[in-house]
Amino acid sequence: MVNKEPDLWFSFVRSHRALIREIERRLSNAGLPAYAWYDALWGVESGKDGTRRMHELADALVIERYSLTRLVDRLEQEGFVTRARSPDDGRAAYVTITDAGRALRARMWKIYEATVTELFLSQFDAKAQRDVSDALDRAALAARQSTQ
Amino acid sequence: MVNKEPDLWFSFVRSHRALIREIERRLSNAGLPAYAWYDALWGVESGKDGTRRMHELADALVIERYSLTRLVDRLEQEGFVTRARSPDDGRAAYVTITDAGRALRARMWKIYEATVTELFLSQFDAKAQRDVSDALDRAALAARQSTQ
DNA sequence: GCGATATAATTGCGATTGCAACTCATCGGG
DNA sequence: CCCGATGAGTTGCAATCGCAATTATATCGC
Repeated sequence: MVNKEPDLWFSFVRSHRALIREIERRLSNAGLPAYAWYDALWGVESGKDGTRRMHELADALVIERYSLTRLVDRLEQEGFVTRARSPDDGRAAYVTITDAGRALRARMWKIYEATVTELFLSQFDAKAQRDVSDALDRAALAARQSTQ
Repeated sequence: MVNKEPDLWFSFVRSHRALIREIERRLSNAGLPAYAWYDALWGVESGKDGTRRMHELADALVIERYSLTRLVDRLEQEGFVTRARSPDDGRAAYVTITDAGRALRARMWKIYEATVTELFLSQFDAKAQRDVSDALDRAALAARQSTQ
């Protein structure tokens, strides 16, 4: 009795690993930090005034809160972001990107964007990009609602 | 100057995290081990006589050798696989699934398959499944050749 | 107002990962 | 033959992650 794994899912998981691995390799070769840093920096920079609330950022990046806390710890230590607490809601914490953070993100972007375009996006035409993107968004939504 | 991240890549990464997170949650709720174990067990079980060489398995799973060594350590400790060295090539190591391993994989499969079908595969029609799967395979291949 | 509950962020600690080094074994000239 | 190069697998150690508390604040029902 063979339980053949659905091909599409299999391809999805394997291609994700291969692509992330290659992106990490190229970033590292260029003396740049890991992909996760890019992701977080972009999440912060794209907020109003380069600022985001912690939990909003964790949701956007789809990572756990405690992971974000420690990722931001490291970014703060290196001077790429600053932290501040809100006067309105004492529970809230805000993260703001610094100039050094913006500069780093821009340098990472060059390599990152080139790699994704070359290896991944080039495999899909414009219509496929929209359709697949929509389907993946629906899947992500379904997964998150289910977790709930 | 805004560097908008390509939507499809963004969706790809986020949906991957959301789906893996939900799969892990359901497996854990059912008292079953992590997704990585399923993957490794299936890789071993699907080989000839339920056996695979270590490096062959690492390649198939797209994980690093040292990760596999330690994953197999844990599976062996729990009695789900056995290890053997080859008499022909003294460098080679073989992993074989046990009955307990087969049983565990089958139990995990039920939950895992249902989750993937419900949340992920249902977002694609038959043709899309083939097309997207092919595109992702091409991307994975491109990434691996690039790493070289 | 006030206690119970919910939310936000963080942290202690054990498990897992990643890098670089290391051990053997085979292979390919000379 | 034998030496250097390559390949397979493993391991030490530091970095990172995941779970289960913990702290601090806000909100809701009465």
